[in-house]
Amino acid sequence: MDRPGSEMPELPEVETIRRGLESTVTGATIETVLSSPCRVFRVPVEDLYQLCGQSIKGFGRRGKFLVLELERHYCVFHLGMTGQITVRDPDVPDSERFIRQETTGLQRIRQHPPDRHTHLELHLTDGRQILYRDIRRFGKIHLLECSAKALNNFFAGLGLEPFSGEYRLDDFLKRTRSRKLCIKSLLLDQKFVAGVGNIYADEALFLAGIHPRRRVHTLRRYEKERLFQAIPGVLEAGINFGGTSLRDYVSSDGQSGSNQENLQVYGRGGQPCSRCSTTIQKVVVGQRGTHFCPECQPRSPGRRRSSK
DNA sequence: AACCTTCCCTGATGGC
DNA sequence: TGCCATCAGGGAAGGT
Repeated sequence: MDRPGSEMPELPEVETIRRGLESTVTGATIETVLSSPCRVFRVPVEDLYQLCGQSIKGFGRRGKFLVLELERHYCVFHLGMTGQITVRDPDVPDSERFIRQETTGLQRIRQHPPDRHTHLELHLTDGRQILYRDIRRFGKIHLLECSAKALNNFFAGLGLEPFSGEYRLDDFLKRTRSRKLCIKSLLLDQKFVAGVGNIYADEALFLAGIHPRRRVHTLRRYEKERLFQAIPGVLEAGINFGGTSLRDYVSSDGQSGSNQENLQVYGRGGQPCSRCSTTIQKVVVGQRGTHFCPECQPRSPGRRRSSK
């Protein structure tokens, strides 16, 4: 039976965190910064002390990157595999409790005090704290000067942004040209479409009825169109369910999402497909665990579906 | 240019 | 009980 691995924060999880932070700490002012020497910091640690005294203008997102917008800087976070950003409120009791669920694994619930995996603490003048915690330290924190040019430059190599005006079919198709790798691998490439990771790549391929090992140049145009539609579809569902929590992901108030209950193939190897009851398979594609239904996602071009 | 492999890192897990 | 090998994987870096 397939056992879900530790999931990475993908676009829906980062967007859920962004919305939570925006609604709770926008307008607050950073008073002090505490950090431990750690490879997640992509700036000299002493530069982070420049954040002191700056107020929080808001929070942005590009792909899987979260942008803390300050008066004079952009602080850009990538959560890697196990990054968590939570707000700790002194008026709310801490929880040290862990819960273990069959489908969701180990999760920390509600707010918690800093521990040995907490690498950055932003203490606000109102007494609250923004905590960055990252067990495996695959995350990254960058500091940029507060200008549109610096931000555009930083994100210059990133692919199409789902839900934005730049997410257009003609550009999507152009980016698939002369590519011979597996479609699953292309979906994980952030230079193609930004924000898609292992979970939502598998889900989008299932929704589009495309086998993950299909080579990009063998895809029919109607299959690419279905994939173009499926990507924002599964991402939107993920956002609506508050993200997917399999192990480490929590939103900014420390809560789990519920999209894991909504997943059709990811983490469901050995279980029957919801559409046709065929057993979901788990294989490795491009060094990544990959889940699919062999009936709904055939190796040769799928039959064109009627639009309704 | 495109593609592939290796590496980073910790905690959960299973075998003995 | 505990020790050790194995696995998970986003993205940077290096090789072909």
